[in-house]
Amino acid sequence: MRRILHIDMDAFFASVEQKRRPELLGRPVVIGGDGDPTKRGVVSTASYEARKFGVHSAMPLRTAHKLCPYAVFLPVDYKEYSRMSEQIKKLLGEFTPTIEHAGIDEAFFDISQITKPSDEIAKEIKKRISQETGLTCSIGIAPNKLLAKIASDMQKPDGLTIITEEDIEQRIWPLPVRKLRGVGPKNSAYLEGMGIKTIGDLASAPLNKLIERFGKSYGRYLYEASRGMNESPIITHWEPKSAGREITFQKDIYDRQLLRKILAEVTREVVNDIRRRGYKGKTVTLKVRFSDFETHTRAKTLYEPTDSLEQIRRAAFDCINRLELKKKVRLIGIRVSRLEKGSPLPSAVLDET
DNA sequence: TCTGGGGTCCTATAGCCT
DNA sequence: TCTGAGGCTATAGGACCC
Repeated sequence: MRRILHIDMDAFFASVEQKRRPELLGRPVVIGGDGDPTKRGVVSTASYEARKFGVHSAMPLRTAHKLCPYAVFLPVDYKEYSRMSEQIKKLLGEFTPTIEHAGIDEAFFDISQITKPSDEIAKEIKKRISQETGLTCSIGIAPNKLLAKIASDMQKPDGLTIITEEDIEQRIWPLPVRKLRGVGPKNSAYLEGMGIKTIGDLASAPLNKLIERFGKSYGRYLYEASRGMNESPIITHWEPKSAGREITFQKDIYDRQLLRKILAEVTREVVNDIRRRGYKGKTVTLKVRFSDFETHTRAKTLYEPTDSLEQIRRAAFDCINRLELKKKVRLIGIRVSRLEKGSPLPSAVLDET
């Protein structure tokens, strides 16, 4: 039986800010956008003090500001959080090399080979993280990634939850389906329409019915996940599949010339990014979101992978020419996919052509 | 008056080829 | 030559995750 541990840093961005600015301790802190709650942007992380007011991730900053006007609003400082994340992950690497970095503030790892009780391992990790960073985390331990992730979420902050196969009926089945990874707002609403509210309800749905409603792949996933079955491996290394940039404007834009100018700029940023990381891409996808949130994409696949600004920009303009820009635009973005490893270029060459 | 930005993965459809 | 079935690829859109 595998033993998988999932670790999730508590209110990570907000905690890092409170750590480096102790005067923020105990105060509601909201991290998001450029830190100005009167501008467009959403909440990345809210401190537990702010959550009491109903502020949560993905909420528009303006809404958070209304709910909690006296909160401290701060911009996202990815550099600092990444630095802290690296430090924590390096520390975790001392326990086992089999680590999956699942985002900036969480990780999975396989502790099957460590000959110590699960709770001892978890307590040791918590202690080390606290000593070295002053931050707290929540840990879940279970026979697979799916359950470990659910477990880490069951007690927060500074929690430790261990789930075994025997616990599934008692502790997992009463939870709302939304707690399953891959079940978001759309699918949970649809499931509710089928009379399925909890994971236990889902577990009593026949496989053929789920496949009929959700397709082969997702239907089977739901069937197995509701029973706590999940064999996903720990992925220690992966290559990026695409790279892109998108910008939401502070005010929607109608001026086509201006849009083209911005498109050229974001394309340059994306090309610089893939070059710096040593990739070439084959498919260029343009994304345009209109003021009514209607979103369209246009893609162009090139004959061979490239990192040439000239070629990628031409593809991007080819795409925008195929879209009818009859409404104001709120977002424009460009993504290069089907990446292949080329050779990294020295930064001096980055801005050429 | 709202609804980010970085991604991944899945599905449907259409065109092309055998 | 006609008709279909399948496979493959490109494209467009959408759900979801952190």
